Amino acid sequence: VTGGPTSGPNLGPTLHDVAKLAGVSARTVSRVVNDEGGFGPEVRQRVLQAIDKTGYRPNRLARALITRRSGTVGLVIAEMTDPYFAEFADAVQQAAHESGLTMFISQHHGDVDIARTIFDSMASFAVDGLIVFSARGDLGAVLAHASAGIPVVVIDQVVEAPNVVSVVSAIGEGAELAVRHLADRGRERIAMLANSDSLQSPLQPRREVGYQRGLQISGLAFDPHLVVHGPATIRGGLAAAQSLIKAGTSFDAVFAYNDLMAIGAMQAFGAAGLRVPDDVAVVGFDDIAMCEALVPSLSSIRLDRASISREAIRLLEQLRNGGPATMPVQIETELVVRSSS
Amino acid sequence: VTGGPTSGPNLGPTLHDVAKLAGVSARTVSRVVNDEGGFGPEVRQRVLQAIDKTGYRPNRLARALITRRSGTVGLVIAEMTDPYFAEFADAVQQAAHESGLTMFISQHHGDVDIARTIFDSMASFAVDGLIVFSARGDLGAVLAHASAGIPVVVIDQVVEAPNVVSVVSAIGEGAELAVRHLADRGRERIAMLANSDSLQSPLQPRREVGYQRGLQISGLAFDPHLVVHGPATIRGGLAAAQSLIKAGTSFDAVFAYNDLMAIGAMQAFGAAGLRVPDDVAVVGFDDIAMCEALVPSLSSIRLDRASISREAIRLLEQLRNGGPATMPVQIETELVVRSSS
DNA sequence: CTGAAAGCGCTTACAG
DNA sequence: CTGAAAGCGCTTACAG
Repeated sequence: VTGGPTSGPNLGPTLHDVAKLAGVSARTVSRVVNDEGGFGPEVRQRVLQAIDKTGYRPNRLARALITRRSGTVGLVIAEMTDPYFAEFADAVQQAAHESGLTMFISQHHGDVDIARTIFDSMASFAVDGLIVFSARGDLGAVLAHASAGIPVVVIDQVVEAPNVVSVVSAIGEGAELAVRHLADRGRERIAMLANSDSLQSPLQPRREVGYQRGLQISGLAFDPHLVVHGPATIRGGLAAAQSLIKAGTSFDAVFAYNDLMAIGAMQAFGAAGLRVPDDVAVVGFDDIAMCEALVPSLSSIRLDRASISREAIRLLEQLRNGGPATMPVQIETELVVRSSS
Repeated sequence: VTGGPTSGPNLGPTLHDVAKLAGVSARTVSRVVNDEGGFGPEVRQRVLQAIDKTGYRPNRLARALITRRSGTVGLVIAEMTDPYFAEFADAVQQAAHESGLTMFISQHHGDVDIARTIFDSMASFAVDGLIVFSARGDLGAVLAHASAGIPVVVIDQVVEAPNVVSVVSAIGEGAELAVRHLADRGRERIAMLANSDSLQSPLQPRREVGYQRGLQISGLAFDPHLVVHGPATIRGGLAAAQSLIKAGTSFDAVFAYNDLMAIGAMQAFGAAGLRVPDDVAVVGFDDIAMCEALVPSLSSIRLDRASISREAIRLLEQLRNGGPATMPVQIETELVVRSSS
């Protein structure tokens, strides 16, 4: 099977081994493998048999070196253990698969400096494109230098740099939807569990803005005492809700930065003897899978992860083919009402 | 900067561009980049400056083609949205990073046929090794053909195939620990929420075996009515716990197949007015991060994901260097007692 | 419809 | 301590 002059010690048969066995040139095998046409049906048959017999598998590294397309896309998220990112990674993987791309994954933990290292590494592997989730700090400056030549799609952060396009969800609108829904249900003292990270972020806190707009439209007054901050985790939501209870400010509903905080808050309410939704209605954000499985199930703002991911892949291909760097693409959000409100 | 005869249209500067700028041969630049020694300090300086000026980044594809080491490892899990796998992927990523490896990730959804396709794809990318999580069906037969030449470490399933080594957690012992702990707490009617998938699996249900052994050691009788099956999810655990309540069989503790089922069960108990741990003690399995954040916090059997991952990477390197295919490596589990028991 | 040559960007034996 | 040649496995212009 092997042993030909060009067959490696370990990596199995090469194009030449197949060619020799089929009695054709390497060029012809290449044509059959890539289905380029320009060969007869029985030549095709002979080559296919030889491929089968040798167990030949094309070396994509070698191919990528010439074609300058590796067929890979790098995904850079903050934390893969966060359900929000895990479900996004799943959607991106799906979208990549649909386009015949294989996915590298890496975590920047929200840190732009780690992101820079990851970009370098991904560039070394000649990924065809990068899908990057927002991080604290100036991602634009990093991307301008680090990604040199590689198309990049940034999710949920607008970044101005060559070869970079953004895809953002209508987050402010989603927050507004949540608050108006709670007001429609007759709630008048709607608290917000905000992300303490966004206090230090240069980015605009879109959920807070949407929250205030929702109150305003519903004719409710904004009370700063009803906004408490905490880390965007279950524990953070639990602590934030506890501090809200402790403060003694009356409230009959809570809109949380994300579902994890909402889940933490529901735990705090349960422990404090507050019933959801009777005493407190709760709406989360992101609509992670767990929302459906909770008792009571959690109302949330749905991000269209599938659309965002497909759009990201599409834009990557477009950039790579020299297409224009379009304006930021906006994806709609949707209110999903469940038992918690 | 570019424009040299060997510099590509898009992919930036090459070794030759750096060499030309530094006034040395490509060979010398390669030596400096890989820190092989055999060059003077001021030559080094000149090369480093040229690298900086051109923004040169080595093309790892080209390097991999020659060295037959791509510096990548493929991780194949069932579902990245399952916290169990997400936390494992995180640990593997960490371990890979420590060894200078970059991680591909893919999901087989428990299906051996999908796994086969993934193996083919990963092999085409010349990954240095594969870390694969257990799946229904004969993984061994698939691996024997599909991975040809690539070292494989299988997690939590013993597979007999050339170039394949297994790393398994002491799952049976963990289950036994959980049950003995509940018995030590004075519980006498300990139910088990089992995974309905394992009913069709050819693999031995290690948790069930450990459960029975734990009962026996504690002097408790095994009652088949106390074992209920369901999918290994929150919803599955919720439904299983509900059916347990509905059946009317008395029970004062529950050991769950995994933490997700335990979380579902706790929801069911809460909705049914049963207090945890007063009326029902609950112990999960895997010790996912969420256990700590719940109210009450969930006792669980801890899998040492960091050790398992590091061991997997170590074995991969060993196999690759022609080391022997060792016996399955066993990693200990640990009982973590929290408020739920 | 098919083949011999050149080369993607790098490293690996070899000379000097 | 340094350089010119060969080649990893494949594809891309070119001839026939």
